Parts: sequence; C-alpha cells; structure tokens
Amino acid sequence: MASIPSISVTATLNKLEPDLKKLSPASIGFDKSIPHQELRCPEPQEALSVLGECTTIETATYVPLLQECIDRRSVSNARALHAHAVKTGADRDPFLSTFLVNVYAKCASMARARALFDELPHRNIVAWTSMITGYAHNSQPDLAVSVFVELLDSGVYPTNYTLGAVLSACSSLHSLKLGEQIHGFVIKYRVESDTSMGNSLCTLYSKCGDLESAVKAFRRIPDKNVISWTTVITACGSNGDAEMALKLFVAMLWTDCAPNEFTLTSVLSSCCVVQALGLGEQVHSMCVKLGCDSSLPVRNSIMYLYMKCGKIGEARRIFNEMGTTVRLITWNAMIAGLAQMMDNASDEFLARRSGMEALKIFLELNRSGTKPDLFSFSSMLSICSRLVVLEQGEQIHAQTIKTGFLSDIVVGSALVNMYNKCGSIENACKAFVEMPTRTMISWTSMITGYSQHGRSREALQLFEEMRLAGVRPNQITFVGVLSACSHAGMLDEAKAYFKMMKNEYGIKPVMDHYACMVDIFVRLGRLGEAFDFMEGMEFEPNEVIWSILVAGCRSHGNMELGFRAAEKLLELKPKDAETYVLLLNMYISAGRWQEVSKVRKLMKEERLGGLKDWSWINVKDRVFAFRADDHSHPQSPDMYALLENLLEKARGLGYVAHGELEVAEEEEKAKMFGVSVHHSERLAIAFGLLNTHDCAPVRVVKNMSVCRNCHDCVKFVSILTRREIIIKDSKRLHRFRDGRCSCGDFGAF
DNA sequence: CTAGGGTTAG
Repeated sequence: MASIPSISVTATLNKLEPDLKKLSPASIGFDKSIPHQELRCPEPQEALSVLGECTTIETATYVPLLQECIDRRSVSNARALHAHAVKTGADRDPFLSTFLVNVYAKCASMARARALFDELPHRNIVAWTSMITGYAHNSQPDLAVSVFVELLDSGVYPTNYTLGAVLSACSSLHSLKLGEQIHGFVIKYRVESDTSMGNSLCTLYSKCGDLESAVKAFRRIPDKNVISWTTVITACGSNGDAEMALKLFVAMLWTDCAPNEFTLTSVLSSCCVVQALGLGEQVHSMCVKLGCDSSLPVRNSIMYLYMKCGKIGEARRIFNEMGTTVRLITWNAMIAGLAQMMDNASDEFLARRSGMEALKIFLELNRSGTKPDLFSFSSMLSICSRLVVLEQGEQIHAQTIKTGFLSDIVVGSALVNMYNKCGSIENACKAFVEMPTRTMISWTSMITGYSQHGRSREALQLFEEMRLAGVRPNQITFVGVLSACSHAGMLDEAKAYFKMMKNEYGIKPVMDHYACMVDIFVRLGRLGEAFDFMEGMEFEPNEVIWSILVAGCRSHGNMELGFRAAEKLLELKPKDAETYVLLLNMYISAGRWQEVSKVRKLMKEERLGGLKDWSWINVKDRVFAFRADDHSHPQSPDMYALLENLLEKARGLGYVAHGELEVAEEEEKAKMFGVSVHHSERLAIAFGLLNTHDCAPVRVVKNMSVCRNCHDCVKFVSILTRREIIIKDSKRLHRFRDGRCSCGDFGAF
C-alpha cells in the first residue's frame, strides 16, 4: 500500500491541493457508472402466470423471479411464489428453501424468514447466515447474536460470511467485548486474510470507538478494496481524526483503487470538520467528474460543506437545485449548518442572521408537509437558545410533545438547554426531571444552567447527585462545576473539584478550567495567588485568562499587576474589540497616554475600529433592533419618557451613575454634544416594557457586555416595574429580579 | 449467505 504522509495537517492540506488538481476520472481509472436500469417486477398474479399451471417446475425457474422480489423488496410476490413452490413441491429442494429464507430476510420480513427457517429439515450454513444477516440488517442485532449462539450450540461451523454478519451485529450493538470474541473466531477459522472480514473488523472497532484497532485491522488487509478504504476513512472521521481521514484519502488516490460515491461522501464530511473549503471544492469537482454528484448523500455533504464554511449562497443554490428530491435529511443539514454558522460567527450580526434564516427554513419545512424529526428539533432548540427566543422554543417544545420526539435523549437535553439559555431555569428543571432517561450531557446541561443562573449550591448538589447515580462527568461538566464555585467565591471547593477532576477522573484540565480558577482568585482579590496558579499550567494562558486578570486588577486597584497582565494581553493581539476597550479604559484612567495610543494603533491594525452597541428584542414574532441613543423607532418619545421617569425614581432609591470612561463611538459623539447616553439595552428594555403585558419577563440580547452603569440601572428597573429582565450579553446571562442579578454583580465591567 | 456514506444535544 502507499505510505501515509506523516506531515503536519495544514502542511499536508496545502500539499494535497496540487495533487488533487491533477485528478481526473481517467487518471484514477474510474469506470463511468452504469445507468441504473428500470426494474420490471410483475404483480403476483403476473408472476404466477409466467409459471402457468405447470406442476413440475425446477428451482432454476423460481430463482430469477425471487431475485426480482429482493430487488423490489416485494414480500407479497415472494409469498405468492413461495406458496406456488409448496404446491409444486419445489420447496423440498434444499437450495430453494434456503434461498426463500434469504428472500424473506432481504425483504425485511424476519417473522416469515424465522418461521420458514424453523421448518427446514436441513439447516445449512447459508440458511443460518441468512437469518443472522437478516436480523443484523433489520435493527435486531441482539437476535442476530442469539441465532449465532444457537448455531454454535448445534455444532455447525461458521464461515467468513457468518462471522461477517455477527460482526456487523456487534458493531450496531457497540459491543467491543462481544466483537473481540468474534475476532477470536476469525483467527481460529483462519479467515483473517479475507478482505470482507478485515472490512467488518475495521467497522467493528470504529463503531466501538477504538480507532487504533480499526486502523490496525485495515492495515492487515492484504487486498484492500474501495470498501476497505471507505471504511477506514469513515472510521477516522467519526472518531474525531478528520486529518487522518484526509491523509488516508490521498494515500488511497495513489493506489489503483478508485473512490466511489460512498468514499467521497465520507471525505466531504471530514472536510467539513476541518473546514477545508479549498480541499472540499476540489473533492466537489471530483464528484462531478466521476458522475457522483447526483447521489443524494454526496449532494447533502457538498451543501453541508458550503454551509459550514460560511457560503450560505452556494449552499442555498444547491438546496434549491435539489427541488423535489429534497428530503428531510437535506432540510436538517441546512438547519444544522446554520446552527453551526451561528456558533462560529465572528459577530452577533452574522450569528443572528444565520439563526433567523434557520427559523425561516424551519417554517418552510413545516409548510412543505414534511414532518420534522429529532435532528430538526434538536438543532432548532439549540438555535432558539442562542437567539434567546423563548416563544419559538416553546412552540417547538409543543411540537416535540405532539410528535413523540420529546422522549429522545438528545431532544430532551436540547430542551433543558433552551430553557436555561432563555433564562427560565424553572422550566429547564421541569424538563430535566421529566426526561425518561438522563445522560451525562443532560446532567451537564442542567448543572451548567444552575451555574449560569448564579445558583451555585444547587449546581454542586446536582453534580453530587450525578456522581451518586453513577454517571461519569467529562471536561464540560467540570467547567460547569468550577464556574459554579467561582460564582460563589468557593475557593476551597474549587480546589477540591479541580483535584478530583485530575485524580479521580483522569481528565486533563483545559483552558476553560484554568479560567474558572483564575476567576475565583480574582474575585476574592487574591491576585498574587492567581498568578502563582497560572505558573502550574501546561500551556500558555490565552487572552480570556489575561483579560480576567486585567479586569480583576483594575477593580481591585492593583495597577502594577494590571499593567503586567495588560502587556501580556497586548502581545496576544486579541481579536475581540471589547478586550481593547478594557485595556483602553485602564490606561486612560491611569493617564498612560503612550499606551493608549499604542492600543488605538493596534485596534486599527486589527481592523477593530468601530464598536457598535446593539440590542435585540423579540415581541410577538418580530425582532426589533436598537442602537445606543436610537431614535429611529416611532415609539421613541414614549421609550425615552419611560426611561427618564424610571431613572428619576431610581435616583431616589439610590442609583448613582459611575464616572466610567466611554469609548464606544456613539458615546464619543454623545459626549461632544453633551447629551446623556442610553445604551442599546435600555432602549430595548423600554420597548419591551411598553409592548408586553404587565408581568411578562423582558428578554434582550446584546452584542457587547453590559456596562456597570446599565447593570445597576436595570436592577432598579426590575424593582420599579416588578418585571423580570433577562439580558444575554457577549459574555454571560443576566437575570434581574427584585433588584438582584443572577451574575452576582461580577459580570459587568 | 458478506463489508462502506449524509443530519442531533452540554
């Protein structure tokens, strides 16, 4: 076999491109696929009329007719032919009766296959194998295995075909233990060198999550075919090693083995993971050259690739071209792609645009008469949680109840998450409790929810319950646990959990865990210890950690450490405009003008000039966007009047505006004209208060962090209006109630 | 009587 290049991923990808460009169907010796011929299948009566009234019919006459039944999956025709064979006595031929078992199995009629199998006077190995294959292919892998056990008990020897069928059952059961025992049989019966055996073993280990053994099984196949290559490429892709998948694909191209639509689909999905648009485009053109682009899975993968790489227009074009062949999975890929884009979006505008597009597509999907499934629902719930649109989320919740998909674990977890992210922890809790089964992910989701709502005690209690239930936490669970500790300033607990994570669960701490720990030290004002703790990190701290330190040093008045952290932060050249504002504010308040101009210059270099403050609010299915000091909405006079009125009352209750420095460009303008500043969230809140009923919570999304003044101000507004106000800003969720915020006042700088 | 592909949650 061709050797696999062992160079770094990006280098490999760059090197791959010229090679791929040279590719053409001829260069890899690919036969143009033969057009699929229309199958002509006679109705039962017609089939019987072919046989006529003749009573001495040989097996050979039935076989082609039964073959057509298999191709058409026609149980009724098979039954008619079977009945006819019984009448003529042809079914006494062991070959025909065995074939009939296989026909029923292939037509997914396992009950009939079993009945016939049980009546067979001589069960040969082919009949046994047909039964096992049948169960394995008809989502009854457990029955497949028990038939295999029956076979062993009856003293029959399995063949490579039989073992392949059992292995496939073990794969769908994800049972490594069982599979390894079958692997033992493979060695015992000396069928290791059989290509299909190797392929089945590769699939087994891949499905059981043992990538190393899967690759080993592949390497041991002496004559590798397309299926071997496709299997190993898929194995890498589905076990989190997309780079290896792509390397293997290139290695494959150096052999005589041509890729087919299965291979290309798998390769495209790996391109999606590493967002290799350039490579993906070449694979796309290869699909066209090889005539594989009409395959639905290939098309879906291509569309999903463009989606994931942010080419919505291109994806839409492919989607529209698919016209009437659009199936549910295509809709789902579109929605999932948009959800992904939302997560990868560099700014809130792009994220919102993708999310709103997904809502639109989901509406189209429902109107098309197609029934959404668990994939659609879980993606949509994740989109609703990101957009903080509770009403739409509730509608989807209702739809999941009606369609019965609520009992799905993934949908259930997504629902818990949606309620949490929309600020409704009570409903999240209800959804969590009502789940028929809880996985690690549902526990994690709820723990994180409590933590984000500032309910640290409940978060930690739930974590202990999870452990008691015997569910193993992962990295993300511990992020939730540690951030719960940091919210409540529980340093000792945090240290203990950090240790537990490493020692008891063998989980390596990542950046997020360190960020939580540093955050605790900073909250408690123990800045020196925060620096000491960072010494123990196995990697360089990132901009998030440094900005926590800068902000902490600033609020605790430790300027010396603050400047040190700031220098480090500047070296990293963060991509986030808000971080620069943090630095600017610090340098301005210290009168360090040299650094101020340095930061300004960096911002220009990084093209982070304009900081635009925006907030969004959903009212009755419509989205309203506001900027700072926005006067564009017809209701503006009422909104400003309401705000001034509330501010007046708030001052009476003790609200004082801090002398914060203002840097956003709107504010600079406002200062020049000597007008007061109303940040966008205030306007969105005012609009929400005016346009929703008396006790409805107001939910606002903001593209920047809430400033300290607004944060204080909203607290008073929540008292004065007796309303719950939820703001999701660029950093965290704030839920204001009765003058208090769930963030514990540590979320605003 | 075999073997392989597309969409989901924290």
